[in-house]
Amino acid sequence: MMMADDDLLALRLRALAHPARLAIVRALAAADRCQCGEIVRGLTLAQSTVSQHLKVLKEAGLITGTIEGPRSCYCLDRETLAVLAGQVGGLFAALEDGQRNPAPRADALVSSPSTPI
Amino acid sequence: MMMADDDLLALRLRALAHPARLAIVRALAAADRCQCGEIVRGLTLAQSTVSQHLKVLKEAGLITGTIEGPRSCYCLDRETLAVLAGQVGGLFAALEDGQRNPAPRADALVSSPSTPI
DNA sequence: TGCCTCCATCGTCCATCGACGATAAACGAT
DNA sequence: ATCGTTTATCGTCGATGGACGATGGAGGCA
Repeated sequence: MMMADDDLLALRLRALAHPARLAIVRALAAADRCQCGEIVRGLTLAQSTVSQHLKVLKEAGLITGTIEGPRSCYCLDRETLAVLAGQVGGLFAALEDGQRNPAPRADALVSSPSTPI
Repeated sequence: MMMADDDLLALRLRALAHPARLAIVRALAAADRCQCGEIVRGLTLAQSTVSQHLKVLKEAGLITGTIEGPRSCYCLDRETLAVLAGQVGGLFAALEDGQRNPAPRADALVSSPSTPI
């Protein structure tokens, strides 16, 4: 498959980047228990739509799903979410080797009066 | 505008959820200096495309842009990114009041033999 | 066996995204 | 005043996303 790091990161961020999927993740975080039907009843969305959102989250590795008899149970993959949070945090802390938090290059900002866009 | 919290969070996540925009953010994190032209030369994308990506990041509040004479300079909004990272982290730590990291509800998982989907 | 519930998948429709080239606007330099 | 450079915006096009209803399969129960 050859998926670049940033492609995977982008995939996971995109999976989170929808209000309905955020609601699903929050529900799973609060309950740690799953039950697809409960999620559907909590969301005012069609069952098929919720199922698709769950699929997106599952394919991104953010949740796991198990079949339990007649119903499906979903759980957060807290470890993947923790890694994701760390990656987002690493975006602005940056420069993992060498100095961290480099001082702003003042010389880049003094040449002419600058106005906010 | 009445933007719900999750809508704003989703907007910011969606802004990050693209390899090109991740590359832009990384470049800004590494250099702390901006120059639209440099970003364009680093990306193998058309200048208009990069400009659109910068616009998305700016509208999400993840970067700031200033006009400096004939050119534009972009910088990371590290504070917003930090808040974002915290929000992602809060998704799996959840339950901000009451106990944190609740024990898994074992009873939800023992009713029948479960198989991974 | 037959029904009912639960859920995943399919097909469709409309909206948005991502890419590009072309154009316009702002500015410095000649 | 004009030209070249730099960047933002517009218009377009194909691809993808998100919503839905309909369908189908798996499993529990009468």
